This record gives sequence, C-alpha cells and structure tokens, in this order.
Amino acid sequence: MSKELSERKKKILHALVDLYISTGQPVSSSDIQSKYLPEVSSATVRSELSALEALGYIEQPHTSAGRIPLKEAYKFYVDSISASGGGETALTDRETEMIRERFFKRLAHIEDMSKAAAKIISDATNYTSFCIEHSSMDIEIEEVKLVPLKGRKAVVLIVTDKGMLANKAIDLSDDVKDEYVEAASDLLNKVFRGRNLLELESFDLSEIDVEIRGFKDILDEVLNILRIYVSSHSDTVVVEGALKMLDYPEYSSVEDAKAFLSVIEDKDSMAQILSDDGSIELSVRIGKEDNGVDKCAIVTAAYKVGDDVVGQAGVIGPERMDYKKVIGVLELMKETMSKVIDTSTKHITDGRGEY
Amino acid sequence: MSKELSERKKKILHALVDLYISTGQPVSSSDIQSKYLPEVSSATVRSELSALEALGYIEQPHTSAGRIPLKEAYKFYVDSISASGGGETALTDRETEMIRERFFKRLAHIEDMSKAAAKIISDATNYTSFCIEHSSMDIEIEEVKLVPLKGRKAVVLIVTDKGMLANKAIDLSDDVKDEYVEAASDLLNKVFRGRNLLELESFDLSEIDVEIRGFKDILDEVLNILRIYVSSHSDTVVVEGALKMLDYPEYSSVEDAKAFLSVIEDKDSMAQILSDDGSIELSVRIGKEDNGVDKCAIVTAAYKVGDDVVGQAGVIGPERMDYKKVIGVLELMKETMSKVIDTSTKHITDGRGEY
DNA sequence: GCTAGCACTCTCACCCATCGACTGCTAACA
DNA sequence: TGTTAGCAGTCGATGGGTGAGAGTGCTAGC
Repeated sequence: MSKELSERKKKILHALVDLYISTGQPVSSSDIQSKYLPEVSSATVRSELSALEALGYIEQPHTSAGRIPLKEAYKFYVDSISASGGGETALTDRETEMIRERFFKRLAHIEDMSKAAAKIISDATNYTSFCIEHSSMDIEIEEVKLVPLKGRKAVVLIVTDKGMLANKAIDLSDDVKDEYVEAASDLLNKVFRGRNLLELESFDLSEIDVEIRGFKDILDEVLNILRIYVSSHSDTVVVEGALKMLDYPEYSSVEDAKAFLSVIEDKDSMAQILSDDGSIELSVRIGKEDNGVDKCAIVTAAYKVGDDVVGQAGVIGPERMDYKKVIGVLELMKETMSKVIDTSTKHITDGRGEY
Repeated sequence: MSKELSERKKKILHALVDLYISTGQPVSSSDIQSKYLPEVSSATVRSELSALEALGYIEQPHTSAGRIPLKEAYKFYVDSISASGGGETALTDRETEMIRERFFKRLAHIEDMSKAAAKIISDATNYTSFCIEHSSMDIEIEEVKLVPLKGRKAVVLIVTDKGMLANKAIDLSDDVKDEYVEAASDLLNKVFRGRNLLELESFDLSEIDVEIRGFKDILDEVLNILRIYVSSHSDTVVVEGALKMLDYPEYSSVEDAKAFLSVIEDKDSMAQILSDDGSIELSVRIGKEDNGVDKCAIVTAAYKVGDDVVGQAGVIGPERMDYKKVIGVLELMKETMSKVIDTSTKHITDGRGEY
C-alpha cells in the first residue's frame, strides 16, 4: 500500500472488483483479459494477479479458482470511484430526477423525512438502508401554559421554537383555586421562558430567585416532564428494507440472516454502530467485524444544515456492493435532505405530545 | 371424522402428535409402542397407524419413514387438550407466577400494554407473538379548548373520557382578537362536548343550530383534526420475537424465512390475517395456506372488558407447536390483561398528542 | 384380535471416478 | 526484460454406485 501500483495493476484490480461486484463469482484471469484488457494475454494478467495477491489485495478461495477481492481491494476501488469525479457517472439524469420526485411525493404524504428517505434509498439501491436523526436538544422554550380543565385537572402546554413539545394532564388537589392556576401559569412562564432544553439537565430549582413558595410541586412536575422528554428523546433510527439483505448469497444461511436481522432491528445497536463516523461527509466502512454485522459494508452520508450534522443516511450491504450507485444515491439524498431541512426549520412544526 | 375413533386410536394419535411436537421427526410405530403403549406390540400399533392414515389424520413422507401428523391430527390434538380441562396442566403455579410478575414489572416501565404482553408471551413460549389493540372509537369528548399563544397562534386541546386526544398548533390570522378566541372556545365546547368520536364520521356542520357565523373555519379545523385522528387510528399491531420463527427447521430456508418475515412485519397484512377470528375467545388455526404464512399455526385469544373485545393476543409458530404451553400462556395473559384494562379505564390516562 | 418374523422399500452417507475451470510454470520469442 | 503459448497440476463440483439403517406391510400362527 505504501507503494504505488502500476497503472496496469490498477486497471486489473479495478476490473476484478467490478466483475466480482456484478457476478459474485471468483474472477479468472481470462475474464479480465477478455473484457478489460484485450491487448495483452491472460498469462500476463495472471502474473499481475499473483503480484496483487502477494500485496494483499486479493485472494484465491482455492487453487483452481479465480480471485476474489479482499478489503484492501474494495478500499482501493471506492477511492478510485470517489477520486474520479464522484457521483456524476453513477446516476443518469433520469434516475436522479426519478429519485428526487419520488422522495418529494413521499415527503408530502408522510410527515417523517427519515422514513421517506430510508425508503427511497433502499428502493433505489436494493440494499438495506437506514436513517438516523440526531435529536437536537437545542430547543428553546417559548411559552409554558397551565390550562385548567373541568374536574380538578389541568394540562401543561409547552411551546417551543421547534413546535409543541409536550402536554400532560395532571391532577390538582381539591383546594386549588383558579387564581392559583393562573398564578402558577405566570410563574412557570417566568421560570422557563427563553430557556434551552440543554440547560435543564443541570437545573436546580433552588437557584431561582422568584417566589416559588406554594408552587414547588407544579414546578417539579414541569421540570420532570421536560427531563423525561430529554432523556427519552435519543436519536431516532429508521431502518428500511432489512429483508433485502437476505437476497444476497452472503446471507443465504438462516443463522447468518438471523444474526444480521437481530442487530439491524435493534435501534440501540444500530445507533452505536453508526456513531463512529457521525460527522464524516461520506464514510465507507468495509468489514469491520467487531459488532455483529461482519461481512458487511456500511456507507453513510451525513446531512447537514449549515455546519451542523443533523442526521445520517446510509446503506448497509454485502462487501461486494454496487458502490458507484450507492454513493451516487447517498450524495443525491444528502444534498436533497439538507435543503429540505434548511427550508423547513423556518416554520413551526406541528406539536407532538410525547407521553 | 364423522365416525368416532376407538379409544386406542385416540391414544395412539395423541401420542403421535405429542412425539412429533417434541422431536420434529417422523414417528415410528415402535416409538409409540415403547413410550405410550407397552401393553401391545409395535405391529398392532402399525395396523392402527395405517387405519389412521386411511382416515386422513396422518401420512408418511416416504415408505420407509414413520408418520407425521396432518392438520386433522393437530385439530384432534388441540380439541383433546382443551376438552381435558384447559390450562391447568400446561403451566405450573411457579410458571404462572413468574409470567404474571414479569408482565407487571414491564407494564410499570412501558406505558404500552400490548408491547409488554407480546414480549412476555414470546419469551414464555419461544414463538413469535403479537398483540392487536382494537382502537375503540367509543370515545366521548369531554372538553374542547382553544388556548391562545403568543404570536398569533393557538392550540386546540381536546379532552376525552379516555384522556387527552390531540393537540395541534394552528395559525390565526392577524385580525383576530382575544374575545374571538374565547368565543370560539365556547362555541367549540357547545358543538363537540358530549359527542362520541363515532358520530363524527357522519357529522355535518350545517345541521348544527348554533351560531356559527364567523367560526366556520375553526370548526372545520377541529373537525378535521378529529377526522384525521379517527382515520389514522386503525388497530395497532405489535409483533414480538419475529426472528424466533427462524429457529425452527420449518423455516430453515432463507426464502421461506423471508416470506414469513415480510408478512409478519407488515402491520396491515397481520391485521387482516387476524381479523377473521377477532371475537373468538380462543382460536386455533392450523395451516390455512391462503395468506402467505402457510406452514404455520396461529393461536389467538381475545381479551375483553365486559362483553367487548378490546384486543387480541396470539402466537404464530410452526404447525408442530407446543399447543399445551401456548394455550396455557395465552389464557393466563387473556385473563390478566382483561383485568388490567378493566381497572385502568377508570383513570384518566396521559394525553398523547397525535399529530 | 394380536404378534413374531420377514421381505421390501426408501433415504442417507459415503466413496470414487470424471469433468471442467483455473492456475503456475516453463520455454520460446520480440 | 516483458510477453506469450502451451501444458501439467490442483481442486471443487457432479453423479453414479453401494451398503447400512430405519420402518413398514404382509403373512402365518397363536
């Protein structure tokens, strides 16, 4: 690796990965020769292949078989793709248009962008895809209201700059009066308005220098609602097309399939697997066999608003995956999603009570 | 079937199913003889077996193999279990206690009973389990409130006898005054208070003989919120332990596994599959191969409050499943859940905004 | 009606020979 | 020195053949 490969070696290595990706079979010297290097003989290709094998790029499953790529070969292949001008070759204009169109169609229907994006990516690539939305706690409270209801109950409404945060019915004891509720509402506003959800973690009621006598219970209650919200709102992970992986011969045994699916469907382990390359624009990981999903390649793209990474979209598939297409699709979606978020954050979104 | 089987045939048939369930292998005449009928010879068992085969209860995979049960045999087996006193033999007191305890532990943690129940059932039986909650639209609106917020926005709060229904931020045009909001709030209450969600489907604003001039927009808005709620709240389906099915040799091929999983994970098709025996107390369906999940048996129990079926819990597994245990667990859970719902519906539950 | 005994059938595991796909090596050539 | 043609060698896959084992069905006798 330290040494540069000769041009012909590069060409042969690239050809080998290409062929292996499309057929899944070990690639023979004559395959490469006939389809990629008609100007030399297969014997020449053979000697180059054994050199590449010595360098650790490829291997033979057995003596009388062709060669298959090793991780190093895939890395070389991916590098050579991204070096040669990125996605432009991978998707035709028509495909690009189709994907964009289908995405926006879905987006109008479903409220959730992650879901739509995961679906589109999985459909376009035919691999298992996922989306992670990094739950930003950078939310500012605009207004807190205690709304009295009939029958000694009340609702806490918390309005933020990102929409409605939560609402919860609480019981009031029998002796509270309307004035009390009103006063409490005012107090809540004084205490919480303008605060950021992030600061609430380390928020101590006793620091507040407002009149809280008599209102401690209700303050605690609201604080609790907010804390539960913060702690329960970890990153959301959406997986789409999990079963597609089973179409590939790499996962043709039920045990392997089961192992794969049980990792893939567990949101926590997914979040952990993907946390490594959270902020990398476009990351390709091949065969890190530490975490249950070995024999896999994971390609992720981070989508941003300004400089903030707000989520990741990605594909998980067999090592021999169609990297050209996958990278093309992910770059397209990254771009599209970044734009969508950028324009949509200016509007108030619908409220979602969460408990 | 019209004819009654002899006692000995019944005994042999029961033994055969028992053995097949525990081993998964074709059962030979000598197996049955040595373990269940030591008083006769295997030749006798053999002649009985060929009689049972002629009657359509069992079959041989090939000439020199033992017998395996057909659907008729399973039906006979299940009938004979439920006839002989139901669950009492299936679960020990200790097991019953364990299951109950674990269920209530989970229930405290997770808000959602269906999820907890499905998890417990799947764990206890080692099969794929599911729970359906029939979304009852028999919900009465107790109070509607329009709460003004800063910045020309307002929130619609709908309180029902089952808890908080929904909240949504709406924009108000610039020229509305506080008095308008108050009046609108009053009107909304007049119109909707006491109404049942079911009647809203066929609700026509023009029928209302209250003053609606000037408030039509807001009434429409609220009506729309309610309608969206009703239409989007189809029955919720929870599936647990989907991958457990892959442990059984019936699904040892990836294609079969894939077909199974794709049906099982599609909430709609699940709901449809289970809609047939919605109200049956305890239903056992074996090998209805119409709907994608052939080679399966489905056992469902309906849980009720009073006379109303409010949900179903069930197990889906290979035809040769441990029916004794499954039926035992489902009856236990059915009972437990019915009680839980019965006592909990008296309290107001937490609100859940839904859009 | 039951049973012992036996012939029959069918699967499964194993072995072996053959075939075909590639490679690596060698010798010759530009 | 690099390239090529030719050839021997290696290994996996395929398919037929064989023997063991498991179970049955049938029959004759009790």
